[in-house]
Amino acid sequence: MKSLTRGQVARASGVGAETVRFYESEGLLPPIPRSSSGYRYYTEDTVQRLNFIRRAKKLGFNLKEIKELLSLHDNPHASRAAVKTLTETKLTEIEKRIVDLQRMREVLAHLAAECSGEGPISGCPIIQTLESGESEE
Amino acid sequence: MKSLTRGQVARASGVGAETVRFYESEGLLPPIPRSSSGYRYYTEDTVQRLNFIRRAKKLGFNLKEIKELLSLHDNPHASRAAVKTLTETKLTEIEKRIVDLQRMREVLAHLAAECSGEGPISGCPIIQTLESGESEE
DNA sequence: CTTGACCTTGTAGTTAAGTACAGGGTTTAC
DNA sequence: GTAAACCCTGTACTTAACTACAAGGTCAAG
Repeated sequence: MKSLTRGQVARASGVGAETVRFYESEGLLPPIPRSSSGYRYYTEDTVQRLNFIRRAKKLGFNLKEIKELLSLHDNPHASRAAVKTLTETKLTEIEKRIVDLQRMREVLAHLAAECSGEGPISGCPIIQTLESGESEE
Repeated sequence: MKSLTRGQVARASGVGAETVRFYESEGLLPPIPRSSSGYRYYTEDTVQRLNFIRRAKKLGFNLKEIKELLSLHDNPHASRAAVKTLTETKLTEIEKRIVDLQRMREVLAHLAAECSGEGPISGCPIIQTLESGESEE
């Protein structure tokens, strides 16, 4: 099987070469075989694993969660339910973040609409709202 | 005018006492008058300013941006337009974050729906997607 | 006049996910 | 046979916004 250096797996999977080492130190990669001079020799498997990590990151999983996903992936006795639970938990979290941001968006849009953008700072409705907290709960 | 200690302004505005000192070091608070023994003596103005900061944070502004808002607030010659611009920029940024999160939500919801949650890990559609990146651009 | 709560300063640690060296060894291409 | 490009390790730095000391000084209550 063709073996790859760290820089090569990095390029092949679109992550930084130092990041590969970082992931290894965080336990996201299994021990990598070494040459007699200490060089790590990766296989295509690591490229796949780095792609897995990259895709999971894009879905909002953090490295701790990705580590869990990977260990489920690696364990043939793991249950599909565990994967589904992680996914649903992340979904719920993302939805909460969306709600929070939507709340901010509404207030910001309201403020931007309220402010003419003309005239001096005194009387600016945005500043006034920040000063006195109209919509405070 | 009644003067307040650091702990008192902190409690009155709902931020931590150390945070008050941190904000001062970051330039979000003006120089605070001191007693002869070195104690800072705050006034109600600082409570207002801390509330301003807290409210701006709730709208998604970071401290650097809040510092800009405060310096506009403090400058009688500042223009309302500058405040509006900061607000609109933040609005745009929040909207982008919402879009990004919505994309994640859609994929996660799709994956969660696709996975029965039953059976072994092999063949789990969530894991398979992470492995092979169905929806990669 | 003592005790305890508070204040002062400076500094260091926290979290997340990298990123950037320095100082050395190895491999590859010419 | 040498120079460039790469790899090794360990460590420190990065960003944001705090948070947590430690060692000492002060203030208010009783």
